[in-house]
Amino acid sequence: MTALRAQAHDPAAPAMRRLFALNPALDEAAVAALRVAMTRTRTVRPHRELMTEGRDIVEMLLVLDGWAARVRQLADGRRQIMNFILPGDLIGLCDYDYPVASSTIVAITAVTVCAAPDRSVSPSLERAYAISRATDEAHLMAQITRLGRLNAHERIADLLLELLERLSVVGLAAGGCFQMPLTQEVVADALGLTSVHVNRMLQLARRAGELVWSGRDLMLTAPDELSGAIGRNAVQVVRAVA
Amino acid sequence: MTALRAQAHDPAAPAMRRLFALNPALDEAAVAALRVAMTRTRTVRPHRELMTEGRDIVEMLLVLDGWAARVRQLADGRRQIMNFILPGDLIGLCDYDYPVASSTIVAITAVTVCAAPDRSVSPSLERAYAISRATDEAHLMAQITRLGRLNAHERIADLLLELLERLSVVGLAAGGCFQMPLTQEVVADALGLTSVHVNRMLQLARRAGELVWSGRDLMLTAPDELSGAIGRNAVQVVRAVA
DNA sequence: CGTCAAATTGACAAGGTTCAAGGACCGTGG
DNA sequence: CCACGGTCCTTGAACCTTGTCAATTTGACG
Repeated sequence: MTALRAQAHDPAAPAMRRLFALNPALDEAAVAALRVAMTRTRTVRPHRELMTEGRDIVEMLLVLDGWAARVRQLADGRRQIMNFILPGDLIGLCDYDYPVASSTIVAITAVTVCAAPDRSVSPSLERAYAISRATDEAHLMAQITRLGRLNAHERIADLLLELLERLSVVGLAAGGCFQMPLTQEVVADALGLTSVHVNRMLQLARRAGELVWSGRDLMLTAPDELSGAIGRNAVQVVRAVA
Repeated sequence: MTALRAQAHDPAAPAMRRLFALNPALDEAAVAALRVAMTRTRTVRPHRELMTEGRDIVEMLLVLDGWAARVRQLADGRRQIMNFILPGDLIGLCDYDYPVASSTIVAITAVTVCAAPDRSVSPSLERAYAISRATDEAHLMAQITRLGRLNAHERIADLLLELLERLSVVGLAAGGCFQMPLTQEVVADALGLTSVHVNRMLQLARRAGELVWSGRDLMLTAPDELSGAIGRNAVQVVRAVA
């Protein structure tokens, strides 16, 4: 509890935490470059775009605070959210010249970002970035499995568990609780459902005692149990090295 | 037609074509390394795994011939195919040490692969690999949109159009036609549907004159029109450079 | 000709959507 | 302090797309 509160005062902590989680061997050069980068921040308001599909990717960003979503909009207005972007996540990571964004990224809450240090700063930073990419990709595949083969109840549980895990890594969740800025409609757009149905399934989940969600406060009462019940398996992309 | 036939005799042609499509500026060093690599091939039988979820990734492969699928299997037997892997595609591309596979790759037809030359061979090859990764990622996002927001008819059309486009790049499709090795059940596992429903929708598509599919021969009668009708937009990850 | 996997069909059930309306919450301005 | 407006949540009933189960047919191949 005190640990959580202490962190809340340093807006850069979650991002730093995630990078260390990606590569515990992050070296001095990397940390120094990150600290410098984090002194120049920019904040984007809700609904504004951080990156636009079809446009050139001009900079690589590190999210310090707030939630965003990677979105694709169909011609007739249907909308699909690919994944959520949380503090510590990188945006526009790519290793070639003249890249074009293959999706739009839109701020859900106010989002604070800074330019991400170039990978050339240190091999340890480069490794962190590479692992970040692999993790993102694994999350995309988790999303595909959710949409393709899980029913509504399982989709919701699986997504909430993923968010809990990711927020835990950066110190923004503890004891199954975190601040949830998503509306039911946004959840629906991520899960390929309607907001009406998300609402109904949330009622059921509440009555089943699986979660408590009032206002922005969300608590999963028994994450491990729920995880087992829906047969979830967490993302892992690196072998533990001796 | 003669071009197609000529290619059929060189099993390495599709892969080489795709790499040139990814980076037209592929240099001599890259081509030489590829040619050497392609002399040592390995063939995997249908249903065998080319890579296994949770296991270390030990080598990077280039597919020369055949189709494979990136698959995730749930505890209760449900199966989701993330995407299909076609000639010219790379498997196990990643830029850090001790990577672990986040999904299983299983051969659908007999699949011939060779070890992919190391990226250090040439910057132009490295760029081709990087663009290949970005393209793969874009395809994963296309798959998410399909599963989340398209109905059964649209999903099938969109997937077939994607396959047509990708096979066209490597010279394995022309005039809307290609060899289709997938069973309806495999298509269903990719599209989050049941094989029964895929079958029904295919009947409709046939009766609507959208496609002809008998045996392995598949033809989309009016790809551009179909593409427009379902509001499809193709994958693009690099800006055209002057 | 027999065998096996794949495709096809029908009847029925279920999960999710649609449409429409009402209620709760929250910040704003008078 | 209260009224107002907007956004989000909640609920019901009818409807529709897709799934399930089970049987039959087709086609490739030895």
